[in-house]
Amino acid sequence: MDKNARLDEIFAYILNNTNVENDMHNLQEAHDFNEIHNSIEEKCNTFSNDDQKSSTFISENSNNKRPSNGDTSIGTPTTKYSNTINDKGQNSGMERLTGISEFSDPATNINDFYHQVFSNFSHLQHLADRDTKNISQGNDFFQPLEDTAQVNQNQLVNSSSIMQSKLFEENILKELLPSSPQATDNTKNNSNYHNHLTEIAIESLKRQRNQSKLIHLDSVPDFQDSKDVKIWLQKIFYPLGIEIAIERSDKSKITYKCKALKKKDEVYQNNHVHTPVNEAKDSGEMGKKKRVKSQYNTCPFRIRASYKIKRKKWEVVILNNFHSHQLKFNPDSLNYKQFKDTLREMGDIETIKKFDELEYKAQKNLPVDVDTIPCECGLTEEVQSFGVVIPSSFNCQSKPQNSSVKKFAQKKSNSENPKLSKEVLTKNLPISKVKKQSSKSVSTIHSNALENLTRDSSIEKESNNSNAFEEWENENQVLLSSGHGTVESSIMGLNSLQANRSPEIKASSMFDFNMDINEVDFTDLFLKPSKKMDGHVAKTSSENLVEESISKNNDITKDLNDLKLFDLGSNGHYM
Amino acid sequence: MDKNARLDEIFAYILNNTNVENDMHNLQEAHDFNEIHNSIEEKCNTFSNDDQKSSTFISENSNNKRPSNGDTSIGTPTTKYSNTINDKGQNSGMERLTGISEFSDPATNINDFYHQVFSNFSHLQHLADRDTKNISQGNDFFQPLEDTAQVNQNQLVNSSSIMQSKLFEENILKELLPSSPQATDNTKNNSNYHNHLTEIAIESLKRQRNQSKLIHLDSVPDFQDSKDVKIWLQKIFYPLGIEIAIERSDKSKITYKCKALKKKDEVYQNNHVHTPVNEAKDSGEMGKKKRVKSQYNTCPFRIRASYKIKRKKWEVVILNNFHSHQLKFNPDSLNYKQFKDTLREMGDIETIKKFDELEYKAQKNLPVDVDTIPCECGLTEEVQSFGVVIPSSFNCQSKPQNSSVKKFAQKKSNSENPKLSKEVLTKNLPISKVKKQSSKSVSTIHSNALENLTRDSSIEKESNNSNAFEEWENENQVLLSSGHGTVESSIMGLNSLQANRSPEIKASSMFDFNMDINEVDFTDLFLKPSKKMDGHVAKTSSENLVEESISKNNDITKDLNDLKLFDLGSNGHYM
DNA sequence: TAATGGGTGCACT
DNA sequence: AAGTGCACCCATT
Ligand SMILES: [Zn+2]
Ligand SMILES: [Zn+2]
Repeated sequence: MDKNARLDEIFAYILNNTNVENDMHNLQEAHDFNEIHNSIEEKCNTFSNDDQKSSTFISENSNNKRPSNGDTSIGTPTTKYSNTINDKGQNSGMERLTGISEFSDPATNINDFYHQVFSNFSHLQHLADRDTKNISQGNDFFQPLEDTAQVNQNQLVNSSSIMQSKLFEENILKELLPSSPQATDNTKNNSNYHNHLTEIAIESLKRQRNQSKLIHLDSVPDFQDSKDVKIWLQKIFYPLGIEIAIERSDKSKITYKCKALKKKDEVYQNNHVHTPVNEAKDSGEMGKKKRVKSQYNTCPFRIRASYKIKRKKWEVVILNNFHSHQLKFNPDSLNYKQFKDTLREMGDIETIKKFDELEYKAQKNLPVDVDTIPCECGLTEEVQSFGVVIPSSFNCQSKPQNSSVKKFAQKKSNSENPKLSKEVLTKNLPISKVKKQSSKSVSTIHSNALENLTRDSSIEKESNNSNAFEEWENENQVLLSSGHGTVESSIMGLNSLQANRSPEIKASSMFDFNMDINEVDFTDLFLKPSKKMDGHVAKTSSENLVEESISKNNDITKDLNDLKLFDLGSNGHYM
Repeated sequence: MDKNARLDEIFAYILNNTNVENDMHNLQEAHDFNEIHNSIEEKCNTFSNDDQKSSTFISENSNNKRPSNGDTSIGTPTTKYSNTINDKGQNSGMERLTGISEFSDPATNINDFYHQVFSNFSHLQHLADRDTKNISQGNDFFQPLEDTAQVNQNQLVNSSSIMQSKLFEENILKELLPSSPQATDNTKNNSNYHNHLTEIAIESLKRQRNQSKLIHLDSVPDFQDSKDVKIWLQKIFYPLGIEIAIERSDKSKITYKCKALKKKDEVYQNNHVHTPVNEAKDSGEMGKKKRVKSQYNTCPFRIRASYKIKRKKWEVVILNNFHSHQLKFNPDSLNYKQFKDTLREMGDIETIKKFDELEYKAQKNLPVDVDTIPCECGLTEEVQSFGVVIPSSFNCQSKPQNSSVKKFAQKKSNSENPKLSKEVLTKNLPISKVKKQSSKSVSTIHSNALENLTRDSSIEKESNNSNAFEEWENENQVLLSSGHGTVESSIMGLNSLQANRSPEIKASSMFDFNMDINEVDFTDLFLKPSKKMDGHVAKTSSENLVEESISKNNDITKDLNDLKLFDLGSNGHYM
């Protein structure tokens, strides 16, 4: 449609004006492998000594199977259903997750693995090539392409080589740990890995609030059990003041939502509750009725996790990254207590410490970086933390209350739009030159380094709330000072490995093949003003496009209209 | 209020013009105890020999506890949750159900029990007195009163001494089997008992269709496990063409509903699906949202089972005994297959046979006594089996679709209405004289004999559909001819035992103490025209009141207005 | 677990 | 009609 045509234009422009190779070279020069090896090994040894449970998990698991990379779920019933489900799940659908590891050596642990990997570079290279060849792994055809594409996407937007090193390290790790037969299980070290990815995700989400479109979470660890997905998400969303609950789950698909507020939580409900009017016009086909829900259970926020057989990985997508209520970290919540118990059973001391600090802050009424998220109705409402007013005309059209959840990308619109733009994006656009981008400042660099969100259109926005960000940075600093810094800094060096992959693969796909072009929109470009720049819109590069569209100026709709990226009317998310 | 005042009037009149004692005497003369004893014993021996499974269940159960009277749930997972739940339920709330049986003799079985009871009349008398004194059983204070009250209620309405014998027998059995320490467990014989009550309930429900008010199911067996409630209800409702599903469950409360229709079942959906209009005005307090429901899941039919601590029994109430869809017995349903598997595991051959016959009929497209139940909207629709047209103006006011289910009696209105009428009913009205009532015909007598429904106002309506009833009778005959007749006929004699109870207790309470007076209404008196009588309304006796209000005349609302029992407008069932 | 959306059984809180 | 957390489903493409 019009929208896609515009996107094609934009992407074409971006691709012709960027160059990724310079960054690659920089990364290679920045680190050497001995450094990486030593620091990681040290980190692993540190953790494997301070808790007995990890070895317990090893022995229990290694008898039957090698969990690819997920937390083990033994003895960690997340919910009351978990035992039941484990019995079934592992006999039916979840077998596939563990079946690939039948050949692993039960005696090896994560430390041995690290030794193997980092003391022998050629071995690592072999592992990387394994995916590249994609012969032995039947379904992996697109995996390396996608990984590279995601890297490039982030690179385009965040323009920081240090960030790139982070991302590369993640991609390498993700490839090595979950799928390779040499990988072994070690709860402790898996926790470290998971926690690392967790913090990356948190950082990204914090800077992507109030998005009305899909946000793909990259750097999702591999999970042994589908319940571990929730634990991981809890690690991410509890610190953001969001308590998640499963809305629907499957062997291969889980949908999370905000846990329903109780009546006593009424304080946190946004004031301007919509009076339900004309509920009938909810859906085109009538006859649908709604399950009974309380007025406190209207939040449109959703997380969708689905297991991708091709990648053998869980894909996590955030939908409607805004809330109809205030966000609050509540350490007294029963679910939170259970969550912490689970952490204890898993022996994830790192995360426990982190949440202890969070609890401390919450007790002291210190800010926990939780700000008010406006209702998706788009009616003018202050974002209290920043004093920013959301433009009433943009975020969404005023809509009936019962359609408070944005519809997922629809099949109909998919078929409407032929794959033209997708083809252009994925095949017809060689990315031989990606413009090297300059970093802004140290703190910004750090922020960008943690960037891991893949926007559907691979266009990233810089949402630089110094308030929230500095807070987050401080918090991170605390964590680092309590002994968690080494992993990040050392693993970071891994990105240079990525640079050794064949350039063809890097260039052949800038975009996630699983992405739906129809999910693309630029709505959020204008949702979150920042103090960085004021200015007119320029379409010269993704960098400029993103940064300049972020403006403290409240008259954002004007910029929007200038852009004319798509028809607002025909692309309403609400029906 | 006005309604209750009218009720008081009516009840007072009824009570003053009825006499229960004559019936009592008749019953006493009809049978002698040797007859009872011999036939029951014979019956029991017959069944305990033809299946090995029953003994298996005996041994398994008797080691730990004596199930009061419910089906054992060992190895009978009704749903996928059942195993999980059994583990929990029996450790927590459901302990209450089994705790009372700790002192039972594990060696005795149901046959021994029958021997004890019927070979020694004074012993039986003792058992009856135990409840009467209600000293040893802390919570049983009202139980004998209630039992007597229910008997009287039915007596008033059904006017058949043979029916009374049935009822008495049931009450006696219920007292003996579940609560007395001498009761023993025997799956086979418990099945017999359950099945007997099942058929009673089926019979009653068949004649009480299209009721817009609550229907109390009497003669509910005692259940060992809350899951057994569903099994029992399935025995009742599958033959009626209703597949039930749990809507919500608790330790002490379970709500069942019609299993949602699938899309392929669209044929059975009633045609005039309401177009949802103005869904907003659903409830007085707004802000409620409905869980997503398909258009095929709108049936208002509900069954509410709640465990009464006082009686140590499950109370079963049917709400909205009508459906928004056609009823059809579907032997291919997955749930039905599971149900039958459960029956097999329980060794309930009797029920299995019955359902085999049902399946046979269904295969042959023979009528299975399933008729179309009109939508509760009250719009004119044919009841296909009888060619009866439901008056459009009575059943309910036209209403928005999403309030398709009648609201339960509300607590608020409870407190509004002081207990005046209840006091009148339960204390101030001696029932020294209950009018002896004449029976109509043999077939009718049989029908009445199976009557076990307690209407909320203790006013029974004679709904005499000869079509449905004869069909049912024939079906019953088939069942009896396949070896199920003896229990009923022999146990019937037990009613004379009931007559030996102290008259004071019988007289002191005509009404169920657990009943909510606010649940009372007479709506259904006029819902089901019958061919029995045509005529004007008379208020001279309960008998006349009931019978004369049943009219084939479609102009029922006229009679209703003459009666002026309550304000139609202020007592709408739908909001 | 093809991908992806949604209904609903049913017990927990 | 407690509301809802969660999972077993089904439907469509
Ligand atoms: Zn929310
Ligand atoms: Zn129904």
